Amino acid sequence: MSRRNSSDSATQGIPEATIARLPLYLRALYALADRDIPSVSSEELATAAGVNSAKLRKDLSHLGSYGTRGVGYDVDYLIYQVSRELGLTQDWPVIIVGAGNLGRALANYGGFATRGFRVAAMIDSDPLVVGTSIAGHRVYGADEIERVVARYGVMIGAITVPAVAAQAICDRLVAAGVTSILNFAPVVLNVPAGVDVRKVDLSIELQILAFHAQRRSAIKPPQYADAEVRPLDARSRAGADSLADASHQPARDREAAVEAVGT
Amino acid sequence: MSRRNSSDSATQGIPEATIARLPLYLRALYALADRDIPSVSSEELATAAGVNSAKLRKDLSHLGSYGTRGVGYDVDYLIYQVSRELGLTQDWPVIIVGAGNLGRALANYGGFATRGFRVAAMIDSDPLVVGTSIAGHRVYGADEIERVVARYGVMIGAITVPAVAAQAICDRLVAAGVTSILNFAPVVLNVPAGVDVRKVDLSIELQILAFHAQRRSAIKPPQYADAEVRPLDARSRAGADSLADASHQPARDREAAVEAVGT
DNA sequence: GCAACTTTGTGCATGCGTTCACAAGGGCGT
DNA sequence: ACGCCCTTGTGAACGCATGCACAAAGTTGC
Repeated sequence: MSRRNSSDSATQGIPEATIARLPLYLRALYALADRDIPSVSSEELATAAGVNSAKLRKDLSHLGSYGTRGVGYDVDYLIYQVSRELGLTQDWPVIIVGAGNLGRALANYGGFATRGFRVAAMIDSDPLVVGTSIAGHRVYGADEIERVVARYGVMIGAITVPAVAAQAICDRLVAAGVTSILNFAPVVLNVPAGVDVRKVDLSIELQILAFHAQRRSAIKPPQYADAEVRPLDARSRAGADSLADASHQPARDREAAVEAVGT
Repeated sequence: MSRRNSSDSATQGIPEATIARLPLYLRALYALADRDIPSVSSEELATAAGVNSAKLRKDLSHLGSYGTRGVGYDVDYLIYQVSRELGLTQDWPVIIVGAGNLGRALANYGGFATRGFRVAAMIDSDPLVVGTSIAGHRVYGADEIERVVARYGVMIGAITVPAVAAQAICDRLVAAGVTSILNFAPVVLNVPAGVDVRKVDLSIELQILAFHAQRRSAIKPPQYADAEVRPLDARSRAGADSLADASHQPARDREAAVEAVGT
């Protein structure tokens, strides 16, 4: 389905796989800059980013020749070039729909506000949440989606609502003018051509892990056998978790520290 | 058990890309089962999962021949086969380290508890959170990681702590016997061979979206130019900040978030 | 100023993943 | 029972990504 129309090829031919790694490099570069390291070799940067050095060099070569042979890359200069390529030299206003735990995690995300993105507004349908502030951002009602998008010129929207509500929210975002959507709800969103959707599904990653774990324990009988692998109070778990997503968990968030949120 | 009709020893040879899509198919299949649809063609299932039908058939063919030509696939049977392949016919106890918003979102995740996974315990270092319950799960202190892992036979761990703390937590999980790690912290984790790490990074997906958005608007000048992007202040109306307020966050958190940014 | 050293940038081969197109196989109507 | 029709399963071609290995290019030391 992903036919590439000619207009795509008209733009610079940076492979998608490379684009997906640029943020990784950027993160590693910022870490180096924080430690006041002025220059870095492809080998070092590759290690810091968790990739192969040949791959790193090839990736960077798609942006241009920004290194110095015999020396390496200037950290600040490369940060600028990569940022520019990713379009992070401007601030992108983002609308977060769904002020549940996931939406809050996103709003609290450190790297969010500081480099390239700004929370334009948060949206939630729960009257108890609307009007409150989360991480310094006011929460608006769902009926204000269109107004917020128009007012701030929002092009990117994050959907962190329960699965059943996701498509409706998506439709409204698109109708309002949002052209890039980050979807956390476990459903396949239907969007018109020209709208870009990326999905993040926590359970999918978990299931992939389970597959490998199963394979590993099938081949090698677990030597954890010594430990009594007996659920201790199996009884506790009971009850009511149901819910399709974490979106509406208002009340008792003791919000302590933790913050992992951000991460 | 399982003589695994495995004349197709291909069990070993299932491509990684296929594994990554199986959870997608599973989700679509469950949706069909909920609607009491007994059978489905590759075309329909592919549409529901958001992929190409040829790809779907090739993927499924790696598990075996579970379809009926001229008819399609039996939904329940295929659910069983895919689940078995992913290792979801057993319950995997998972330890969640970091009870921030992200950890809570994970704990509350519907698909988590219902199909194949069980929260063995949540861990947090904040004394205010330890001892409380989140989504029915007791929160333990960080010093109990080893005990929890051994007692429940945990093999999968999710790390939702700030970036600075992630590697230390990872080391402890691995030392305790965890062999599969789902990392939400924006750092590259260093693990010994034999340990499987998958990462989920919210900001990376966002940056990829930004890249495409930038390209789009570079080609087509945005007509949102008219709207003045002037933030309306989000301070008023403080009213109920009963939850999730940034105001309660200890200084340590903010610091951590900033650090996370750096990396 | 020259030679030796270091590191980038890249041509090329290899392997993996996707897609096409069709033969194989099973159900259904007559 | 037979042949038509439908959908699966897969061989084969294609395209993309990865990694190797090396030439190009710049720096450092003498």
